[in-house]
Order: sequence, then structure tokens, then C-alpha cells
Amino acid sequence: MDVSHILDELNDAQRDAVTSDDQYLLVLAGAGSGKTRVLVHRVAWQIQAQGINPYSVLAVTFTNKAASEMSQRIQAMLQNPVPELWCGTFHGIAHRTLKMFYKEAHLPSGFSVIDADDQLRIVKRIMKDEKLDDALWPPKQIQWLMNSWKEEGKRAKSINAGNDLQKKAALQVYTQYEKKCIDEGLVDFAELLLKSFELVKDNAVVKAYFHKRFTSVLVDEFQDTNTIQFKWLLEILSKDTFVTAVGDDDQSIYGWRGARAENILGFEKNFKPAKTVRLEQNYRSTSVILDAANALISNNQNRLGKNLWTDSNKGEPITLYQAYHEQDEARYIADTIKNWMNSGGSYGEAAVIYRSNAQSRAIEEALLRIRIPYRIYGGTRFYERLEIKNAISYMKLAFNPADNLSFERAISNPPRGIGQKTLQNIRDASIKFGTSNFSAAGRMSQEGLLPTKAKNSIDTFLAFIEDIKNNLTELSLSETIDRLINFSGLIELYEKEKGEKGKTRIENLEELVTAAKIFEDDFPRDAALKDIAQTFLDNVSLDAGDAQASAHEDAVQLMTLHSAKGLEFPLVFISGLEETLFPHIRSMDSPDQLEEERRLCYVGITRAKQKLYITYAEIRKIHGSDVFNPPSRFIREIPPELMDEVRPRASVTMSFERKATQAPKDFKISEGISLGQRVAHKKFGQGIVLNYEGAGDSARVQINFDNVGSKWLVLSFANLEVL
DNA sequence: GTATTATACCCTTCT
DNA sequence: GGTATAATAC
Repeated sequence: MDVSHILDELNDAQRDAVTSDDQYLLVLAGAGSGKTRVLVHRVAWQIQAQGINPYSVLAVTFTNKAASEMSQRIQAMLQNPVPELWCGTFHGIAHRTLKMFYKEAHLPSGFSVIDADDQLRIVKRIMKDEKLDDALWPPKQIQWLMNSWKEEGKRAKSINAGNDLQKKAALQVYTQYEKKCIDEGLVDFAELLLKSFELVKDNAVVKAYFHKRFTSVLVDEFQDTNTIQFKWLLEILSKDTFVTAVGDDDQSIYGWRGARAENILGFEKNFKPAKTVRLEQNYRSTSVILDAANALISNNQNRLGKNLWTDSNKGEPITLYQAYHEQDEARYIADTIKNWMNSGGSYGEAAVIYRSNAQSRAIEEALLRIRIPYRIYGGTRFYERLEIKNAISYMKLAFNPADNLSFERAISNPPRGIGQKTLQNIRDASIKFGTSNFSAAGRMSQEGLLPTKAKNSIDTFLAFIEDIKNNLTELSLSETIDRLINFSGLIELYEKEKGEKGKTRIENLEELVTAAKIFEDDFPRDAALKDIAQTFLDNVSLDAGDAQASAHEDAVQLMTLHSAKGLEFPLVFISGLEETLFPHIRSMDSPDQLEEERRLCYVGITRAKQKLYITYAEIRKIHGSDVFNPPSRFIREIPPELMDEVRPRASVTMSFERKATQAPKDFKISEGISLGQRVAHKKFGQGIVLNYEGAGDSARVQINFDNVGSKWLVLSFANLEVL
């Protein structure tokens, strides 16, 4: 077979990596150096030149987006669909494994995958049952501790909490949590990995399956693997498996999720002899952009070190825009995109990137105002919306009656006369009977343990769930969901909700029906309706659900820095470069976390091919109140000669919003008092004005007192003396 | 006992 | 700005 097309258009280093016949290959690839390309071509090489069966290839990535892109590119390269090639995320592959070997994993066949939100709910419930004070131990932290243990591969019984009270509490919760998940057939994200790791390690049949099946295993974004993923990898490999790992320590941005960039170093230690190929030529960006990225990242101490270079031309300087506030920032971005469009560009070439999802709203509004189509990644994911989770809980319950979480959600939404009291009775009864809440409710009703009113609504509810189950023998998935949302009372519930909110909730529910329709169309005609529905439910939890947007429309892309990794765009805006936002306040006091923020910024900059804009706002509304933050330190770390600074034109701001003309630095909060002003208070002594919110009599000011620290005071009562 | 309304309180990033 | 919990109305 002629395989020259696989090697065309590759540089020496890339070709070296693609054709390497070493068993262990590590590719250290800088941003834009053709990392994915090497991976795709290597798969094609292995299949077409070395004769490896696609069935024996496993390609692992981190996000669903990356996985689908890779699988598409592989198929395009091979000019052949290869459904037997396993390509997916760690979580997706773990899930697939557990579905295949559910008996060996001691799971019910219909086990359900729960998201972080569901997990938190369970943690809260357990803490209540165990009488742990949630003020003392915030459930979120307990959840986080528990997950980090899981990511380290630790089970409750093997943990020694020592004298740490919080760890002790977390361990107590973990123990109960494990029990609960087993009882109810629930599997969380970390559990997918942990359980499938244990399964391969302890079960000879499963292990043999992996060892026999996979000749070649390729891992993308290796710097993002955490302990349990690395251990899992070691388990599935036989001594003859070919392993290719691709990574870039400068793009390690998942430390908070337990990722250990050191695993890159671990590769050479664990796989001997390993060949290492470095890809250092960047084909993506102009030299200005690349210089900026290199300068920024050189501020990090903790690096393996690498010199990214390009021979492409200089390109335009980076534009730095200082906005008055986030609306001004958003307006500037929208206008600039419009200009880009008018001078022959397309919307799809532009991406707006930000640190946290909450920032998207202002941008969306500005884009809407001048009618620029956009597509938003992540954010409050479609399937995480309240109304969607409510609707899905009916389906989940129909498939897995042991799922108490879904039981409670479904029975209380819409309210049907079953309140906390009855719910608690059901919970107590289910402990007594040793069954799920679902069957306990049925039994209580039969044995006359319920007051008439509660009995009636419970009976109708149980019958309704039974109905859903039966529907699935004749109706399609989308028809079932359509019936469900109409007959459950959810639509009526949201019709009552006033304002736009209820309306969009109903639209989302209708969208869910559409999503189901699209989903079922991908299945062969003869597939069992039940299986389609089951697969759909699994996907709902695992897939971020960016399928809802019209993927083919020419639209501006909005996303967080995290989801931008691996993508590239001719025109990129990185917005909100302000201290406390980016770098985020929660990462500012630890050097390690700060370096991760910087890598995040590095990832952002290197997304841009032609033109990069960096924007920040002087005033930003955080949780309703105005906050003044200095520009991000990352701006200063970019050499000034690479940047053009732009300030808002006065005329634009005047017409835009009057408030914007009030420059913050000399803004008078009240007579004689402005930010930075030293003042004296009768009780607290002297201090300096840091911040303010509101206006007139209700205005409040934040003052950092020399002796008692920072306090918020109502201006009209504070009786401050100007110094 | 349940449903509705008011207040408190949190707030990063992804699977 | 939104949701989860607490106090009140039904």
C-alpha cells in the first residue's frame, strides 16, 4: 500500500515521531507544533504501513471535543470509517469498560453516572444523617477531599485521616458515600476511573481482554493525566503494547483536578527504553504572538524547558484594550468582530475566551445587540440546567429504581403534595425495609402506612414512572420524553414561573426532545428502544452537551480558557485580564497555582493564529457590586513593544452609558470622599477607602482600617472624617 | 403538612 | 445573579 500521503507535509521531527518503531514513544510538543497531527498520522501509519488492526488501537484524550475531532481526522486520513477503533476520553473509555463488564465490576446493568452536582447533594444528605456540621466542614470541601482520594486511587478503608478533623469528617462521609453509591447503583466521575482501574487490576479476564486486544495505545495531553489514570494505563498495557504519549508541560492546566505534569517525567521512568521526540516549531501563530507567549511563560520556574520558534512572519501587534467596564469591553469585542467580518473574515474564525463562565453573559448581550451569531461552549451545560435535570430524573428513575436521588427529584418536581415530612417517612421506611425509596413508597402505600392524600399522589406518581417504562417498548426515546414533560406537570410548573425564565425553561425542555431525536437518529433501525434510551442517559452525564448549538452555522466561538485548549482561531480575544479574575483570586496565594494560571494564559495566547486582542475592564460587577481591579500581572509580562494600547473613545462611551464616563480613580463617592482617600472613624480609627457600592443614602464603602482591618460601612451613618 | 415567599449566602476551571 | 434554606402563609 502506498503510504506516502501519510508522510507528506510533515517536518523531520514530526516524521520521526510518526514512523518511529520504538515501543515507547514520548512526544514533547509545544503549542501549535502539530501535536494532534502527529497523533493522527501515527495511527494511520500503524494501521496502513505496519498493518496493525484498527480494532487493536486505543486512543485516549481528555475532552469529548478532542476525542471526536481526533476520530474524525483519523477516519478522513484513512478514507475509511473505523468504528472498531477505540477513541475516547478516559472517562468515556472507563464507562464503556464498566458497561461491558458490569457483572465483574459488581454493578447493576442499569447503573447511572452522576455529575458533580448530584454528588454534592449526596454529600450534604450524608452530612445531615451523620450529624456533621456543614458550617464547620463545607460540603464542597468534603466533596473535594473525597474526590482527591479517589483520584489517588484510595478507598475509604485504606485511608488514615490521622488527627486532621476535617479529614476525619471527610473520611466518615466517604465511607457512607461508598455504601450509598453501591446500594443505589450510582457511579460518579472519579469512580468511573477508580472502579475500572480496580477491575483491570484485579480481574484476570478483564485484564486479559485489554492485553490481548490492544497492540497500540496513544494518549493525548499526557500532562493532564492524574494518578489514577496513569495507574490505569499501566494496568491495561501488556509487555508488548506500543505506547505513544503526547504532551506539553507548559499546557498543564488541570492540576486542580489531580493532574500531575510529572507523569511526563514518569513516562521515561516507567517505560524503558523510551524514545523522546521534541516538536518545537510552531506552525500556528505569527511571531509576535509566539514571542508574547514565550515571554509570558518564561516567568514560570517549574518547567521542563523548551524553545518554541516559528519562521512565519511578524504579523500584527497584539491589541490591548482598556475598557471602562465589562459592557464596554464586550461592546468593543463585538464591534471588532463586526469589522473583521466586514473586511472579509467569517464569524467562525473568531473566538472570545475568558477565565470563568460567568463572564460570558456580557459578551453574549453585546453580540446579540448587533446580531452576531455565536456559539457557546460549556457554561451551565445544557444537561445541568434545573429543568433538564428534573425531566431526566424521571427517565433515570424508570431505568434504575434504586436511584434515590432521582426519586426525590422527580417526586418533588413539580410539587405534588409530597413534602419533606413524607419524604423523610419514605427514607426511614426504606432503611427499615432495606429497599430503595421507590419500592419503599410502593410498599407503604399498599400497607396503608400513608395518609390518604399522600397515598393518592404517590400512587399516581408510581404509576406514571411505570408508564414511562412501558412506553419505551413502543414509543421512541424522543416521544417518551415528549410525553413525559407534558404529562409530568413540568410544563405547567414553568408556565407559572413569571418572566422570561419560565419561557426559556420550557424552550429548553423542547430542546431536550430535539436532542433526543437527533440522538436516536444515529442508531440503526433495529436497535432496541430501551437500549437507545439507556445510552442516551449515560451520554447526558458524560457529554458536556455542546450538541445543542447549530454546529454548522458560521458563529463566533465563546469559551473558557480550559475548553479552548487544543483549538486554534485566526482571531482571538482574551477578555477580563484583571487581578483576582485572571489570575483568579483563589489561585493567587500559592505559587504553584499561580504558575498554573500563567500556563492557562499561555494556552490562551497560543490559540491565536493571526491577531490577538487582550482586554480588561476597570470596573467589573461581581455578584452585583462594582469592583475595581488592577490590570492582570500577565499583561506586564508581555513585552510592551509587542502590544498596541487602545483606550475607549470618549464619544463612544458617552453615548453608551453615562456611568461609564465616571472614571473610577477620581470618582467622588460622596462629598470629599473618593477611592484611596484616607479617612477616620470614631470607633475604628484611621483607614483608607478601598471600594464602594450603591449611591446616595444607601451607598456603602469598604474601608481598610489600620488597626481593625477591612470593613463595609453605610456611608450616611459612618460619619467619616476626611483626612 | 405542604406551598409560597423572603432572606442568606455562595461564587473557577472539566469529566 | 442564582439557588438553597428558613420563616410564614395556606
